[in-house]
Amino acid sequence: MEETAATYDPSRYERPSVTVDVVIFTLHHRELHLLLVQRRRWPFDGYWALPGGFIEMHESLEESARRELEEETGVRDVYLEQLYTFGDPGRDPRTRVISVTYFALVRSDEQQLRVSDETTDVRWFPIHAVPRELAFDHEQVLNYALSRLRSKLEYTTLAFQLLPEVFSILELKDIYEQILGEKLDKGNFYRKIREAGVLEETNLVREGRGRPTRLWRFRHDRSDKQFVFRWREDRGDKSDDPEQEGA
Amino acid sequence: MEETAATYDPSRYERPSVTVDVVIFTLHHRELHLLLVQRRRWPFDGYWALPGGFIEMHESLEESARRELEEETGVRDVYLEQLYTFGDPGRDPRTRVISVTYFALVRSDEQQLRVSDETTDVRWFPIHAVPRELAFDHEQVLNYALSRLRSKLEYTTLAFQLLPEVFSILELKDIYEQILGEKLDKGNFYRKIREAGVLEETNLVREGRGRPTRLWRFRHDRSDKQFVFRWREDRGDKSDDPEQEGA
DNA sequence: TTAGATAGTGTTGAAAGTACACTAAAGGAG
DNA sequence: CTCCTTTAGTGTACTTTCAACACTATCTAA
Repeated sequence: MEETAATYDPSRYERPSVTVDVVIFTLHHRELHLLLVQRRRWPFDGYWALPGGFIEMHESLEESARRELEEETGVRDVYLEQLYTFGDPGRDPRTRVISVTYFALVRSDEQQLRVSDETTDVRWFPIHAVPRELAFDHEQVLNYALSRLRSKLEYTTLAFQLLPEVFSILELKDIYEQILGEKLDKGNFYRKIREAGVLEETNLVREGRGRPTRLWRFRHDRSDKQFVFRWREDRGDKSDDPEQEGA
Repeated sequence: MEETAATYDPSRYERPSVTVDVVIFTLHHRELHLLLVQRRRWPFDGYWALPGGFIEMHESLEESARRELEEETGVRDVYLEQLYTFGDPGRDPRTRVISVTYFALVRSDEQQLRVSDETTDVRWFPIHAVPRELAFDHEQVLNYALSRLRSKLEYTTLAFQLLPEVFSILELKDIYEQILGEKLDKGNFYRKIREAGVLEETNLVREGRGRPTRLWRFRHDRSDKQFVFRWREDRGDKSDDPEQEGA
């Protein structure tokens, strides 16, 4: 018999659950930090985990990610992009769970954190001091997010998501250095960034110990197509498949 | 009350369905082709669609993609990587459906096609002659897959997935030209590809009208980390977000 | 006034990319 | 056999980009 709207019965199919999980980074005291929540319930009670949870039927995946992030941590107004979908059977002992993971950046760690009733703690961890064992396969998710962050830094304007409205070029260089983990040449950085035409000069300066620095603004006008400026060539992004990343 | 394995009840949550859909390309007569199935049932009956279907509880997402592809089209032994996950409410009129999409390449269009009981036809379409309207949001998925294909061609060894075991360097160049849609310089292509060290010479030649051509093999030994050779710089991949691609 | 600190520019040699002319090796027509 | 056509493959010179690093600029503090 032919199927129609009237005869279609979705409950025929056995269904997995769908969650979103968010890997969110910020920069604090010139160091990359990651936001984790400590789980209150089985499974993995007591373990630190990426914020996330089950999607609701009426919202898009991205909306789910924003809602879960805010519910579980209090953090909002973040830059968000989809990362990868993990769905191996057995990655969650409760039931079959498909996790759509998101990658997020936020400008500061100064938003008020809060715990939900699912968790006992929420905390920013310096990236070199995240707990050894995370819940579920979240270490794998984190590693993939890090490799994506480093890779995209080099050919997109992602780094601007970590800066305040106005900033100096050397602050921007500092972000690149922190995330890539290597020193960059000041002169070459200046030239590259200015030739890219992604910055707009303000008439502001910031005074300090030495020569005052000019402040710049990111040109959002040209970023409707999130345009690319590739400020150098070598991409670390050998593998596109997070299943192959180190665990 | 604290949740445990005994008290955990997954049926509390209202659940979406999860499908996989596969965008699969091949090269036929020097032109890129896409495999589509014609739907038999509501919704979108009569429309052409990407092969795919509901996942089963015991299999990984990639296994689902391979199974659905073979069940719906008969095609197997393909190169596969995850593309993006689409999950807007309303993208499927039946119920909330999360679609994990995969991107696939296959060496030839000579595998025997077959139709399943869900479909009335299966066919390879030249990429410039795919039907105007596809089922669901499959045009968006296709556009994203195309942009990903073009982009990854330039910094990975993806193109080798479209070639037979042995091939000539000019055949490889032809693939690049077909997919990127522009002419490439013969001499520069030779140099780039040979310096990359991704090819292994065979002692085979192929005779033809002019000077016989040497045949090469892809060096799989170096590709455990799917290594990169970036054969030129400019990436077309402005947007990483398929929601922004032209529909 | 000058030392120290931070900001920002210029220069030069090396490397890579591009265009295009050239040589090589086959078949086929006369 | 000769030479024209066809396809394969190499060489080279010009241009652009990259990378290292020396240099100049402008402030504070002593």
